[in-house]
Amino acid sequence: MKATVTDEIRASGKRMTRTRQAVLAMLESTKYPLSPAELHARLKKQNVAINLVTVYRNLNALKSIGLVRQIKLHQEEQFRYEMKEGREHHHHIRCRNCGKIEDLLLCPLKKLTSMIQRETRFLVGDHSLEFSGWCPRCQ
Amino acid sequence: MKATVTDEIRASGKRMTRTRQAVLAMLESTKYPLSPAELHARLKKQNVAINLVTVYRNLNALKSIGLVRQIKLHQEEQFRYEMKEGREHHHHIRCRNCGKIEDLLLCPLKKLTSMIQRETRFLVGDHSLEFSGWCPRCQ
DNA sequence: TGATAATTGCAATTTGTTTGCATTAGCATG
DNA sequence: CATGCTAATGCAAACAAATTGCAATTATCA
Repeated sequence: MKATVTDEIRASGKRMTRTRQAVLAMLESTKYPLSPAELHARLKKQNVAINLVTVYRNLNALKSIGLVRQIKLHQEEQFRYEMKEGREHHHHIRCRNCGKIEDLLLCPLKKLTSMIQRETRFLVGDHSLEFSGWCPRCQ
Repeated sequence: MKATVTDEIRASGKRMTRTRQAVLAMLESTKYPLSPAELHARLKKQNVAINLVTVYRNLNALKSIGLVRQIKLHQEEQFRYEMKEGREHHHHIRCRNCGKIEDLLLCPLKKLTSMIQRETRFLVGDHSLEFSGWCPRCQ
């Protein structure tokens, strides 16, 4: 955990606790977005005792500071969370069979935004894009 | 309700009931994807007595036949449903303030699929794309 | 070091969705 | 048109994901 992350947390009036550090470390070391339950299970496997409710509260806190991004994948029932820090704008692809999730680093939509704003008169803030299909092992 | 829809339902071993007809009519007459609760409330307003559970079961049945599409919008907690029939492939934009949802008829992604397949080795089946921002009235 | 306010764990609640079961009602067939 | 099979329905209850209240704990800063 870099001092900068701790500073960001403190600057927002929040505190860096042992559990919060564990949640952050888990998010940083996982290369795909985690659901609260998954994150909780992985911490338990590392013998980090933490209540599931606390995982939820930490994820919400980190999201409100802007350190973490909350996403909902198509066809999934729960939210997932990933670190914002140091990650390029990206999207995801998910295997319909085994649920494997991978990042897609490309984004073809930047030029599209102004067109959509013109057509809909909405002010576009963000977009989410997700592909689904079958991963190499499940084909 | 066209005879063809009834036929499709019967062909799948299901039946066309009064409630199912009401659910279909509501989906057909609404120009944005409805959540089960919204659909139920709108039917109630038309004095159509139908249990919320029945709405769920009908939506699932219609989805399994392929008459209806289930989608989950980014940042929303519930599923939404829309008719597949007669609708072009499209995406959505949602107002972050009032929740208003509109269709986007364009899709810039058709040419992108083969590139993603090459890069990820996934077999791409579908994609979902959603924009969020502020609608004209909420800006 | 000590006070204050954020954080935690636990139990309970809320919201969205599904399931079990007895009753009702499509619809295919005679 | 009568009838039997089975899908569909309503109601209550069960589930799952996420949130909230409260008392106890603990990080932070003066």
